[in-house]
Amino acid sequence: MDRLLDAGARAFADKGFHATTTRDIASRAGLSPAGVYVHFASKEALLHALSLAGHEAALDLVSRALTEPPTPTLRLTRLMSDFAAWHAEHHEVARVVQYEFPHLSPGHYAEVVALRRELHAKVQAVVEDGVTGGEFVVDDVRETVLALLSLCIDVARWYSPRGRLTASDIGSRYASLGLRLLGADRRVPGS
Amino acid sequence: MDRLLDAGARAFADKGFHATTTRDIASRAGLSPAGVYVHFASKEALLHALSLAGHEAALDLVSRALTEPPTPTLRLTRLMSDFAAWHAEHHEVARVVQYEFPHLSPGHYAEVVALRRELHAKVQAVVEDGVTGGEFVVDDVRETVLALLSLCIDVARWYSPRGRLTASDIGSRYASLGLRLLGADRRVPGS
DNA sequence: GTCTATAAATCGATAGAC
DNA sequence: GTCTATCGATTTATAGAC
Repeated sequence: MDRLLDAGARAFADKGFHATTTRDIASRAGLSPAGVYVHFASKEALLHALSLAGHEAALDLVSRALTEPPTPTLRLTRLMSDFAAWHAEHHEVARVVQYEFPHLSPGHYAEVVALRRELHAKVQAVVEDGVTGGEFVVDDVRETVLALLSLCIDVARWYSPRGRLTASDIGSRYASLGLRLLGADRRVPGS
Repeated sequence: MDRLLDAGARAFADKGFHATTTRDIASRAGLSPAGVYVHFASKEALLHALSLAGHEAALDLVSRALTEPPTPTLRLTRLMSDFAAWHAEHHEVARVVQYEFPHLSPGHYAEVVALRRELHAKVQAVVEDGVTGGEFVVDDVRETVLALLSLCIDVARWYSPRGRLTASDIGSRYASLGLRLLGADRRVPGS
């Protein structure tokens, strides 16, 4: 079960949902071609289980980052750091979460889209807090939220474990970039 | 031929390379199921033609943006504006360029990766110019270049023609966000 | 629960008429 | 150059033994 989820994540991340055969997944999990259907009714059901678990993990991470630190600046710093690092550290699941979920069945797709909207809304609320309190200075809140999440999400596209940067490196870099997008670092002008 | 390229771009952008059938492409182009093979030897050959044309268009756009304006700040402003808007305006081709090219055959893949490296190098050179001349203040040039391009590329993922923003809106927003990432707007501190 | 074997459907690509 | 018809291979999923 866990073995199949892991095999599915690696296969889908590597080749995409439709290019992955059930034989490939079974093989990665050390099972026979029919082994997938013992635990999942279909290939789509496996994608659904992966997408749901991945989105819930991401939403948990984001919720904690946005509530535990005491100020909007510290909350967004933590968000960018943890969310960017998550896309690197769990880049297989992250790729499924960000790029394969459109291949879900219509019902499962709608379910996942609701989780994604929830995540956006949580981030937007904290950015609005920061703007209201004067910690952030932005042209447009929605565009800024989109850009912040865009940066983190795109990590799943370009990240390679054989690259120059660790997940933790990426986290601290992206926290700094996020503060720039938020206009939260104006107290330390460069040059 | 042009009809097939257009049909292929829309189909691949909509459902991905492997989920697209040659019958689907032919149907979108108004041809019979065998119609694809009159102009292309295989489905992969069509993806190759699309990827190549798309990457060359992107590289042209970027090259002009990075040479026509007179200063690094104006060059990067133009780059972010045009490149982000391109990913919205041509989001079908852009999706193929950014997300489907890994499904090319190894030889064609290598050809496209070379074009992508060329694009990165051009951007990095201008950012380095701006840092040397004192127009930009960044922690790390490579990370900043990656983030700038990340922002533009991710537009192809989330953009919808039925959305709130036009391609031109996105261009001007992203130009402003890019200057923040570059530390190029420190002369106008907020609050 | 895992296997082997295979059914049923679909897909990429080709043959050959016009 | 476009069509109809179809081949051959592959894929998802199931049947049934162990």
